[in-house]
Parts: sequence; structure tokens; C-alpha cells
Amino acid sequence: MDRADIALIEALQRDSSRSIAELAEALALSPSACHRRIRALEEKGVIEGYAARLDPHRLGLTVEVFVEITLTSQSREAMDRFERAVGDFDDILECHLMSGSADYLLRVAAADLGQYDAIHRDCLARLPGVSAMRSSFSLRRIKRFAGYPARRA
Amino acid sequence: MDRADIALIEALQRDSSRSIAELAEALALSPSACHRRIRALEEKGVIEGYAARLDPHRLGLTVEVFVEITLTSQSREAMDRFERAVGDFDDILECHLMSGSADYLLRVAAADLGQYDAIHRDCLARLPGVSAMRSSFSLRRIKRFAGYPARRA
DNA sequence: GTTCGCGCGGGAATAATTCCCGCAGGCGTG
DNA sequence: CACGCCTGCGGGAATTATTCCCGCGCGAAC
Repeated sequence: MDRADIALIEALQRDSSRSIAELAEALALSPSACHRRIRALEEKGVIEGYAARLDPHRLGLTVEVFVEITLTSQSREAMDRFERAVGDFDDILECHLMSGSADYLLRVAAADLGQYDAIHRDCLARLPGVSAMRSSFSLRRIKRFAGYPARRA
Repeated sequence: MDRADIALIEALQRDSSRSIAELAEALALSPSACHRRIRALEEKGVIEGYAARLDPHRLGLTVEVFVEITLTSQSREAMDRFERAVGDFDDILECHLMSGSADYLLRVAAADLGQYDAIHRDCLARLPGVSAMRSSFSLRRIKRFAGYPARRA
């Protein structure tokens, strides 16, 4: 993981559709060396895969919500059950086990408030062992998550 | 945006490295039709781009933090200044203007608690107009954000 | 009813790119 | 020095993207 790998990773996080020849030129590397490095990063698991980045607004998703969840019990069983249930719902985009006051943080997207209400009823309210739930709405996305900083690695 | 477009979008969000021929077969479409649809989605802006998905652990990033920020003033100027400053720091991966008790929600990643402390000092503490800041640590990622649900569009 | 235009899909040809191989050279380390 | 490691170069095969052309179905206009 030297300077070139880091530059490569940052370039690929920003745009993975460029050709190897282009990337190589930007990094002042030969195409074959560039290709070898990408392969190595993929095999080491640093690069997990490639994905299209979508514009949620053009998908009709105007509402993005962070939901803090507190469970009634922090027993291993209760948490396992909760986490399994989270996996079953596609509307829950992301879930973290948290330190601090709340137990879990969820991220949910919806077309509008009406649909969020439906998700709330059909999905969030069905999660097992929940004692409290607090939704915070994102009014505007100031900065988008576009990958991790690679410079210190 | 018919059934095929939605399936295409979901497939590309999961893995954009598959060849068009493969995608076409999965969608029961010809490669040329599949290619045309992808191009159209790119041109419409539904697909913003393509990115490599990295494993933060293999990058040495073991700490992920959500930071709630409250400003001293909700004036337009204070918010503008804050938002510009957020854009200047690469360690702030994501930022949302929120409804509810806190004003902003930030996402930050760091190698360890020591580095988070450094980011806290050098970056978060320098954000202008902040009255309160509350960090919540992600102990474990239960479910990863892998794109938006496309089915209702 | 016919005819035109239009959108969309299929198939094949073409161009570009990736992928994989071997080889020689530079460079630091034991 | 010898060795391992990485780089650059080149070639060649396989895969893939991109384009072109044709045909079908459908609706509108006359």
C-alpha cells in the first residue's frame, strides 16, 4: 500500500469507469503496472466490488431518515433477533450498533412522507424488541458519502 | 422507467462490473437493448457514475462515528459558513442538514480512537458557529448501505 | 383501411479494452 | 553478490463495448 495504491484507490472510489490506460496516465504508471495493482487490491479484498452510484432524487426518493432505536433488552438474544429482522427489510438501507444513548441507528429512504409512514408501519414497527424509536429527517444533503479517505493506510 | 430499468438499476447498484452480455441474459434482454438502457439511464442522470466499493477495515479504518451538531445560530449566514467549512474537510465523509433537535449530522471515519481525537481537534473543533457536538460511535455495522431501493420509481 | 412515423428490440460487424503471458532492467536488502 | 520485488514493454488472445442496420408493433392522420 504505497503512494500509488492510495492514489489508485481514491481515483477508483471517485470514478471506476475510466479505462486502465487513462488511470495509468493519471498516476504516471504503465497500464500493465496499473492493471496489476488493481488486481492485487481486488484480491486482497481492499476493493470489495464496483457499484453504480444513483441519484436518489431521480429515483423519486425525496425523503431520507435516520432512525435511532432503543431496545427493551440488550440481551444477546434480543439483539440477534433484531439484527436478523433488520436484514429482512429492504427499506432499511443501513444499520449500525451504536454506543451512547440509543442502541441502533438506521437509515431509511422513501419517496415521500406518506411512503415513510407506510414503511414505519410495515417495517419499522415490526422490528422485535423495540422500546423507543426516534426519527430524524434529513432536510438536505450537504455532502455525500463518496467512499473512505485512503491517504492514511 | 419500466420493470427492466428497475431490475437493471438494482443489478448495477449491487455489481457494476458484470458485462453487458451477462446483465442482458439476467434480464432476458438482448445485449444491445441492455446497453441502450444503461446509456439512457446515465444520460438521464439516474446513474451518476460508477465507484469502487472499499472495505474500510482493510484500509485500516476501524472507527466510524456519527456526530450531531448544534449551531449557535440558525441564521442563513451561520449555516452557509458551516456548510462551506464542512466541504473543506476530507475527513467529514457525509453531512446532512437535519430536522429535530440537532442541526447537522456528520459521518466521520478514523483509523482508531487516537486518530478520531486528532480529527476532532483539527477538523470538527474548527467548524464555525458550533454550540454543541455529540459523537456516537458505531460499534458494529449490521447492514451496509449498498444503494437505494429502486422498485418504486 | 392504409400509410407514415416512431420507439424499441434483435442480430451481426467493428472497434476498443481487458487480461495474461514472458522478458529485461533497476533497486534495495540480507 | 545474489536474491526478491516491482516496473515497463510488448505481444497476442479473449472478452467486451459500441455501432449500424433491419424488423416489428403501435398509434395518429388522412
